[in-house]
Amino acid sequence: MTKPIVVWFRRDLRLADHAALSAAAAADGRPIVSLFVLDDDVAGDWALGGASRWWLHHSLASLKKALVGVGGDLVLRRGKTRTVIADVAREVGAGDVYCSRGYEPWSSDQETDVRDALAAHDIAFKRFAGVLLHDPDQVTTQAGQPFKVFTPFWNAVRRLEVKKPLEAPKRVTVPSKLPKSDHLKDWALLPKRPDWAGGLREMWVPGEESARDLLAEFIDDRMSDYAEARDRPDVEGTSRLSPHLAFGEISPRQCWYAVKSAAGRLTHADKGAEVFLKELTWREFSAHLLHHWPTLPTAAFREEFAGFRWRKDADQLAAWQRGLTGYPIVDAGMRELWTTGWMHNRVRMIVASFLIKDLLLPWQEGEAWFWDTLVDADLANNAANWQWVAGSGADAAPYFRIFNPVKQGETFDPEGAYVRRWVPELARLPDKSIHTPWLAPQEVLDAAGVSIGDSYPAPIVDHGDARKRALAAFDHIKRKTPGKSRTRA
DNA sequence: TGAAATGTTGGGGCG
DNA sequence: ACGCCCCAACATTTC
Repeated sequence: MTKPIVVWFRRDLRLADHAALSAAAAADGRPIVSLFVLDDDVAGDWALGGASRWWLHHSLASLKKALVGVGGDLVLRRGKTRTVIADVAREVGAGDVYCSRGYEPWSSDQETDVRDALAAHDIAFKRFAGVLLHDPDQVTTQAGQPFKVFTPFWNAVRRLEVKKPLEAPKRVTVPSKLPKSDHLKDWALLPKRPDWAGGLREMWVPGEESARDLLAEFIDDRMSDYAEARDRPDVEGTSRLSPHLAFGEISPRQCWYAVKSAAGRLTHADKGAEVFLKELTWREFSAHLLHHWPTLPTAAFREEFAGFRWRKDADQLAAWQRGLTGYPIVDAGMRELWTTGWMHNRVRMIVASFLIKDLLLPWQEGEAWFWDTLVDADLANNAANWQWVAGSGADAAPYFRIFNPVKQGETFDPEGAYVRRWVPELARLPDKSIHTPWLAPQEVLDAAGVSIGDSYPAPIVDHGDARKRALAAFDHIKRKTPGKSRTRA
């Protein structure tokens, strides 16, 4: 039994806590062929966005280096998944192909496809868990149905045992002759003219090692304040693990286990730890929803939203995308996103509310923009969270919950440090005017070098009017079960 | 994981 | 000293 095992890497670009890789490494003396397939067609409309392609490039480079470090290597191939995997497996005379199970709408078909292609050549195919904390088919309500409301889901998940993560294999062996690999740079995942990735390079170090460091740093330095600090875009209160989780450079199990263990050890860390685990469970909840409702990224979950007439306004959409809405907190967020491939979670809610409620533009437009620009773009999180803000989701904010961008700014960025960082043309305004430049007296504007409508736009809508318009537009959408609370916990 | 509108209360200024 | 009014602060309701 020395036939090689092919380990097909997907969104699990790590060595530690990788069940498929560990199983292959534990199979006595059998060489391992680690393979990543770039399949441009599999995801349809959800082909990798620009920021994700940048991240993938560096994550693959990092994975290759890590594999080489333990005696292995990484084979890169571009093409149709089933064909590439079958070709590589036959080429090396593999007996088995292992992978982590995926939960995207196309994953199941894709895996069946691969299984069939391999079965024709008597090669076994085995899937392992590793992308989520728990199998979406195993976590159900008393009635055996998937959860549609977060709080009961959280109450179920928080009690489930999370096993100790697996160590990375100390050593893997490769076949004497490895199949040929594409060159990573030939995949052209990185932007050329224009190279817009400068801000990404400055902000991020993709890869497993960096993910592990971030988690440790979070537990040591930020976890105890996380419950409050995570809501403040002007301080570094979040873990920033999201892109690492999205590409599987770290597993949710590793995060859960480390945070839970640390909470018992550190004093006063329990509240922060619990809130973090809850956030991790939101990720899990979104993935479970997508698994059970594969149309989540395109169609409103609540059918009463199906016929809703969203506005069409290319100019306002462009103003939102570019961070030129005239509302400083919104513009700061959109520019942070464009520059770094990431946006603070509180600000994501604010900009989403603005697009959906103030501009009445379809949430799918925001979803598509985030998909292209976020380094942590994740189909389930993106779809579930946009639908949450829209009010059309499974367990969504009520339609009448409309964020006031001024009040949100003043509450969560009280000195305007976040706005000043990302909207530098407003930097010299006093705190009092930083979230309402259009209301500032002329002499204040002059002193700060701000000219409304010139150096910085006037608000593209009046929030008070926009709020009334949204309430009127959503008026006919009523809850079917008004007695039951459907708000998030 | 909102915010505005509306209602209530209680302290203090003032005739 | 008393009653009246104003209004800030807080609570409740509504969207």
